[in-house]
Amino acid sequence: MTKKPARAAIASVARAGSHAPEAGADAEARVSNRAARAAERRAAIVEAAMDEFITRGFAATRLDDIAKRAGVAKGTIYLHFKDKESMFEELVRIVIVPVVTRLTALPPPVGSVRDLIEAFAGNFLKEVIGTRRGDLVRLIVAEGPRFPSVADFYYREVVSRGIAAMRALIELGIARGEIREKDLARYPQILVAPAMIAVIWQSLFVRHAPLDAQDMLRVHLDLIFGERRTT
Amino acid sequence: MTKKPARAAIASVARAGSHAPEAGADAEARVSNRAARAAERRAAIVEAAMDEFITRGFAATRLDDIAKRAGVAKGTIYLHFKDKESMFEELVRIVIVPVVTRLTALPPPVGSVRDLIEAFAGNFLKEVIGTRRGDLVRLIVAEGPRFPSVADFYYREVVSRGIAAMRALIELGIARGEIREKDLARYPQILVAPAMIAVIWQSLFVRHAPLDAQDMLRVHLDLIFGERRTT
Amino acid sequence: MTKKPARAAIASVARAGSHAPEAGADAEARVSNRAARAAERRAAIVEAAMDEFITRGFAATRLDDIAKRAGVAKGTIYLHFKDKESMFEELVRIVIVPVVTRLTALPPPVGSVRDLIEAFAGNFLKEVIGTRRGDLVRLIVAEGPRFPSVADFYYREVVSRGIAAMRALIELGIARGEIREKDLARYPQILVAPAMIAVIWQSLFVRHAPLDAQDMLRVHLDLIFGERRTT
Amino acid sequence: MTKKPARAAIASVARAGSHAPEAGADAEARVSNRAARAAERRAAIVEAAMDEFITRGFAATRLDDIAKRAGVAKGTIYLHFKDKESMFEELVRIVIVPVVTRLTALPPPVGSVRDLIEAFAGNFLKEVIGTRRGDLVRLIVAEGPRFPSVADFYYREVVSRGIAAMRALIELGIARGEIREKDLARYPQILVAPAMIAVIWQSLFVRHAPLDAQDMLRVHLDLIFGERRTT
DNA sequence: AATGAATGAGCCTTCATTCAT
DNA sequence: CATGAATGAAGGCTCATTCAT
Repeated sequence: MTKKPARAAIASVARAGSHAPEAGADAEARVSNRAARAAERRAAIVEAAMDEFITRGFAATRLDDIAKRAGVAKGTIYLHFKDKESMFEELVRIVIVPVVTRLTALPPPVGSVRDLIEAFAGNFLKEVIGTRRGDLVRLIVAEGPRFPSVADFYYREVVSRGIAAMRALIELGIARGEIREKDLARYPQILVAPAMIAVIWQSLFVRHAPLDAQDMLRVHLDLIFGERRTT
Repeated sequence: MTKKPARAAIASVARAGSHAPEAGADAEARVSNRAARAAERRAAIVEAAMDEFITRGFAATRLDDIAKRAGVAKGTIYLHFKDKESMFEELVRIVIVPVVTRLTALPPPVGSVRDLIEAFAGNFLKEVIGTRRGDLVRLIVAEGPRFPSVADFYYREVVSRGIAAMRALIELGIARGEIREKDLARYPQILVAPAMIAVIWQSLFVRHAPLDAQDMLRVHLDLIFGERRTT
Repeated sequence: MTKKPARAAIASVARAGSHAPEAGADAEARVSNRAARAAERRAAIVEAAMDEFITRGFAATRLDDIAKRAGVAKGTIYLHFKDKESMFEELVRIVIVPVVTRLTALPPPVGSVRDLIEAFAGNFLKEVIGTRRGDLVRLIVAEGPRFPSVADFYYREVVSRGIAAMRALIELGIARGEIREKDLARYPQILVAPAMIAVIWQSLFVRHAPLDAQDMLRVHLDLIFGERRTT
Repeated sequence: MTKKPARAAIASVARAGSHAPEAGADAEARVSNRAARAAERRAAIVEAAMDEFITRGFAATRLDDIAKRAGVAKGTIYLHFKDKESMFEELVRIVIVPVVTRLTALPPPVGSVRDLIEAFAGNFLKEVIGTRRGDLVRLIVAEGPRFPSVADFYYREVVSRGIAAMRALIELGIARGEIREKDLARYPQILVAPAMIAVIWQSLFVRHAPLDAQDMLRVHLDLIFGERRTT
């Protein structure tokens, strides 16, 4: 299973918010032990819930299954989340925040704009397309209309930031003469569109026709930057 | 509401299969009356179900609500559909088939490839983006993984055909020298991607930021065909 | 199918109660035609309903299935019977009455009592055990508690008469010295018990162990009359 | 009502399978308390279901009514039984098994065969005829054809064993010269038939004519063993 | 804190009954 | 008379939520 690392990662995030009492060493140890276990449990629930929601959608997911998968009792879920709906809403936040955090801590912008964007695309390819995170995108597309708060959050934290970042890069590319099409800066969505399509394609149509996302993205960048001279 | 035309269209489709007896005018009237009423009811159910499924997703949709919205009793639904699942599956077919039929009956390919594609895009803009049909696309993306038969159908009837048609156009464009990027023929998805993004954007993010889909598509075509000299 | 004769027989019974108008020959023919067809329909319904009730029991039988089996529309049933319950009640009457009638028109009591009873048993063997009529007995046992009127009717028309007839025969046998056990006259049920057991056995346990009802009944009569000297 | 003892008996059976931890008295008390409560609930459901099924038959019985009668919520039933059908099937097992167990633990075969059989009959009279257990027999006769597994179970556990036991007794009786009719060993059903008839009679016709089952069985045994000299 | 048995509202589906044609 | 589409009450089953232990 590839779950352990992910779980651990999330657990560390969950733990981040916990308090660190300064009492006696014993008490402290006990407490932090408890807190640690609670955090682990919470992380396990988050992990399990994510998997279930992605697989079945919000409405068709049973708390029973989440509990079983997380290895906790059903009641335990209610110690961490108010109810199913708010669990879903928090979940999306919990899973997305670290992703955004990592992406925000970008490598310093060295090299050509195309290099930057290719680095980006490579990351996206590896970390999103065809992974559980890609399914999360599809989940948000699926449930967004029924969970405005989720759509809001996703727009605010991911979409608007991503669009802004892409726009900045495009403008830089235009300024540097790498990109000819000036209007592209008005629609960074065009830059991102094939990547999104790749995400959706992997979820729905791999069975019918596999898609070489990496190659497709390369072609798309050729379109924008002009064909690359093979170095 | 945009319902009236859709409903009428569907009703006429449903009616298409009915027989037109040549017996006495009375009998004919009676029969066609009944058949017509049945078709109307069926159309109303299809209409209502579509709305509910789009609004709430499959699992969260109640047959009770569909019945209420369609103005029929709950039991009536079961005169037309075996159960909720097959209703959903048939629904997608029922709504998509006429669209495909219409698109297949294409205008004769005159003019430049760009003109053709712009005509296409214009149609898509008017008939899909921001309409209930666009929501249907989102619904399929959302429920596809849980309804393989729906995903299969959609891939077979819409996606694969659309990809093939786009590829043919792209190849024509390359042959005619309208399109420079030769690799584009391998990924017609790139041509379509911004349109799909527009569909999803309208469903999820219009509230946050409106998107001028028409203009965006124009920019995208500029990218592919080179900037249009303003005539 | 062995249904046709039974159906015809019942139909004639059903017809018995119909009125014979004396109007013009034409009208009369038309009317009696109609009446005949109505009677046929009714008979078909009775036949079909019996089969279904026997197979599935009262509650699990669907009027839809009865109608289909009888070759009529569901609504037609309501032209002949008030509702499902009274249909069931009437049905039992309709099917049982001719049986009782036939049995009442007994052959003249000639020969030994044992001969008489053996004739009886032979009849029962042929006409009840392992036949649909046997299943009807099981049906009455099954539904009796929920249909007191059916149990009442069955007791009055079949059980009490049968018991009385058996008692008369037993008393005759005692008087003639064929039967030694005088107390048997107080419990004619003992005489009938193995035959009833055979009926039930055929319905429930033939699969597990076949039962030679004829031989068993012979042994039982040997018990009552003493072993028969093989003539 | 005769429910209390039966309920208690069943509860004790259900409890039999529970573990008796040797840990702290507290924990033990708690656990056994819970287990006991669960067993009680289960017993109450069994009890209530039995009553309802006997009164209304399988199809006409509502789980709602069972729940109400058992004093539990509808959902609770599903903690103990998979669904209505398997509840019915298990029920028959649950109620019959202890009876069979008790009967299998027979009194040592002392005295004449007639005495043995009379003891048997006495038991049957007291414990089956006219009791809820008798009604259960009628229920099995009624629903057997629709529940082959029930009929199978009943044949295997009760009928075939009973027949075998009776046959052994009859053969003993023949060997000892108590029974004259040698063929009886081939049809132990004859020995049992009046008892079964008494069971059914009590369910259906007591209202119309009471039946002194004990006296009838005595007469039947006189028939088989010869009249008893009054001691 | 953690558990999981118990609850009961809610939903899909069936089917007896009605009634316009 | 006959039909069968339409109805809607009723019932089996699920599952989010609660709470005693």
